[in-house]
Amino acid sequence: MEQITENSTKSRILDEALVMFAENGYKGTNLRDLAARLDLSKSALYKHYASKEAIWNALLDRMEAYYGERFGSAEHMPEMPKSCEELLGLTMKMIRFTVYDERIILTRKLLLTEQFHDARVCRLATKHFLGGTQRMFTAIFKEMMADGLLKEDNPEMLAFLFTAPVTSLIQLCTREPERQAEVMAQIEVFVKYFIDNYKK
Amino acid sequence: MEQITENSTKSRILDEALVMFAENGYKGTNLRDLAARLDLSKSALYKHYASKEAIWNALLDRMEAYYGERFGSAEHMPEMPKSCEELLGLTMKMIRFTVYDERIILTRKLLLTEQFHDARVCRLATKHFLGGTQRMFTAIFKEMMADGLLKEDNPEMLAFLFTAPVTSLIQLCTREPERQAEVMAQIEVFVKYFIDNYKK
DNA sequence: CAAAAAGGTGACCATTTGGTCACCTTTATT
DNA sequence: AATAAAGGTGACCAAATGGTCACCTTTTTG
Repeated sequence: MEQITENSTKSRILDEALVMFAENGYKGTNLRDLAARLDLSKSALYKHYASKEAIWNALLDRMEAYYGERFGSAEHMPEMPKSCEELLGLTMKMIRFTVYDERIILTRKLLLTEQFHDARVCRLATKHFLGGTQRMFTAIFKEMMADGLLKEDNPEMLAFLFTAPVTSLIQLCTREPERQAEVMAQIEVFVKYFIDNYKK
Repeated sequence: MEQITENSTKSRILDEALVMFAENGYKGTNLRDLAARLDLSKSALYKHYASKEAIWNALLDRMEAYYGERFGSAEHMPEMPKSCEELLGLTMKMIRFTVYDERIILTRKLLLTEQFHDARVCRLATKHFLGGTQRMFTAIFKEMMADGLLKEDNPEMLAFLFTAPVTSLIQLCTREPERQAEVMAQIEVFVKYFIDNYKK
């Protein structure tokens, strides 16, 4: 049966489609350019996907699967930090990854620009910008409170208080990448301030 | 000289353009539909604006002017709250306005969907989602600290801690309007929690 | 009032764009 | 080796779209 292996034409199409959809939006992307970038003729695309929409849907399928395995299951939790210093390190590492990884940057752009035009993107956007990370940090904070590392408080609220500002600044980074360094510094200041404020 | 008065055709075009650009993006908006919605022929549009881009730019001009008079000058500051209860009331009133006003909803959508395609939108987005409100609340918090209503702290950091989560939830409201009621409740919980935490 | 400016219309044009088709080449499959 | 399936190509099509033009009507203005 058909399998979308790494580096198959099918997946190369999705890779490039992600770039173009993220940069120019769904309507702003045309199949001629997409084909050209892959050194293919336009009609060759149709041997792999039935339509532009089919490419779009396949791309969302892949993104959804990625989020499923990353945020959906309990297995994919990071190791629990054993101190506030470790929490700081872990957090900054995750943020750096999210901010610098080209694929995730493109995903974020796509989610932002198409969130009002597609119901699945809408759902994914909420997961990406709010639900996913918040759930993760709720678990972390809950355990750290139980271990006496953080002050007792509502872990869910705390996770939101922590997650939302970081998300805002990451979005700023995505919007104005030339300010990346400056904003990353801001993020670190915030994270330190936050942990300092809630550590026992 | 030409003046864009309220309800002139020129401004009606911009009104409808805002709706369509916000809903379908720049590329997703076509002049035939725009004209039809205004009960005009397409060629009539060209008597008022030289091109699609000219309409777009005029719309951004108007948005920019709006932000200029609303967040740019010191005059447009709300009256300073004289108690934490007043702060709560004032804040919730502002948030409700922002969340429910159709024009602002459309503006927010436009900023989100076009932030990566246009430098001016990029600038405006940062002002809207971060800079503008943060500056305002920095001023408010600073004064309230001086008046002994809030704990001493870095007012700018506090404004950010306050502003960013609210902005996140407002974006959620914009993305999933069917959850508006639920999210507004969340916002109120957050605002109360925040004020409670920092009041003296 | 006459002239001109402003506002409006429908027909038309060129370009872009998603999609199809007949045909070719390479790679399995029996 | 014969056949079929998969992958690829260029020419072509129809629809959509930004923009132009000649022409008409209403409103301003000297």
